[in-house]
Amino acid sequence: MSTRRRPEIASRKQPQQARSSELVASILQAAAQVLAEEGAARFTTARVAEKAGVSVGSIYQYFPNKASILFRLQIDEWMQTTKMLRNILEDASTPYLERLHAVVHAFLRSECEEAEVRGALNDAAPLYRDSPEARQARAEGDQMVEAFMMEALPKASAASRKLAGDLIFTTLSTVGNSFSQTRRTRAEIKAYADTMADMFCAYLQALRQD
Amino acid sequence: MSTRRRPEIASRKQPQQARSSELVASILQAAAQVLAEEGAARFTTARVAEKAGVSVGSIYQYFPNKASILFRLQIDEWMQTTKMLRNILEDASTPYLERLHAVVHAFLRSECEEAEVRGALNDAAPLYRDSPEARQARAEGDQMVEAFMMEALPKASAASRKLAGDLIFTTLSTVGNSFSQTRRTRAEIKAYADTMADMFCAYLQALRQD
DNA sequence: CTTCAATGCGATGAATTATTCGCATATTAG
DNA sequence: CTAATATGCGAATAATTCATCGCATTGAAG
Repeated sequence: MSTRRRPEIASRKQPQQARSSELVASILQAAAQVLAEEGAARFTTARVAEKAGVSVGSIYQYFPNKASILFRLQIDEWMQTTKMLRNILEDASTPYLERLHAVVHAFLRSECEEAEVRGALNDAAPLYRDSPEARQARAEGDQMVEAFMMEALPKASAASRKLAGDLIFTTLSTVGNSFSQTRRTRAEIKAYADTMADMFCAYLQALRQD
Repeated sequence: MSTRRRPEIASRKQPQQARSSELVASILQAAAQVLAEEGAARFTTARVAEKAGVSVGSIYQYFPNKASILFRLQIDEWMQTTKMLRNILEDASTPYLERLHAVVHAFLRSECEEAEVRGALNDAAPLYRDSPEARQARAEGDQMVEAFMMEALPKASAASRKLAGDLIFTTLSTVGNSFSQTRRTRAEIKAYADTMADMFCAYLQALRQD
């Protein structure tokens, strides 16, 4: 919608020696700091280099462009979050409504904990969101959702199950993000998560009765 | 979170002669076109001026900076949308669940109709979102929601009513936006709106039974 | 008609930025 | 030890952008 030029986002080369691995790590760490402290608009290669204590040139040894740094940060966040949600969702020993409840709580908590970086990553999204890598990452999440919905609504048609799953997890993601844009107390997070979980549960139960 | 510098956003001066009113109108129209066709990242004063057939200098006669143009577009959209939703929500002659259903449909439809501009405005949000004017515009929406929720959940506590209202309308807004970022057919819009309305209705009915 | 303010113009300044490239240094292999 | 390769550097480049200012034009008032 917004970014016309498709930026190359794949990693330029792999670090081979120990020092270069550390370099990449320090770049990523500095990038997250710059993003959180200065915001997406002031996220520049120069500032990242300075905070990391390396030169701009070094950044371009391992990242083909600025967007790829942001993309890497986003992917790391996604992988971490996906892993956490998967652990909860796939635990067959607890009832599915309870798992859904737990997922909502865990997601909102984690979203609020890293609100600064995530908010800024969101602002920077136009720089990487259309890349094929990003699409694929989202597709993997969909698969997890489908598995859960299969359990929650076994009798529903495939189409309506997909719609319901889409809606629930899009809501979790977008509303969670919007929620975390304001500073929140523990109690607020809990109250909002309860509310959201209630809505999802009411919805799933209503669907089961048709 | 993201933008550190608070841009001045208020209008610079009011057009007094007829030609200057037309000028402002043509700037805004051109701005919407540039935004839709080129995206937020390529939204520049120069491009707006060219598309409007005026000079950059003229733009700065009536807009103190770039952000104020975007902000004006956003405000116009908000006012239009708010008005539409208010008309539906305040129609006391139809049951509240039906009104909610209608609101969801109307919102998703309008969101998809102007997806290009709205998507780009979203990408540009960091430029204007923290302004006091934007805050106030959001506050007015909240009031409308409160009135509706008062009718839907008259017996609930003020706190839980506020939470539920927040959740429902934040969901409508953020999920609607996310939904419109992909090109949609009429049928898809209808199906998704039905799904979302069902979720809201199931939730409200569940809350009524406590 | 004359005068003056409002309007409109667009070249220009000032600042910022992403990315490259030639060179210096460090590491490893043989 | 020596050669070859990997790594790191940062000044320089090229591009883009916002916003201003002095000057020209237009409209209105007297």
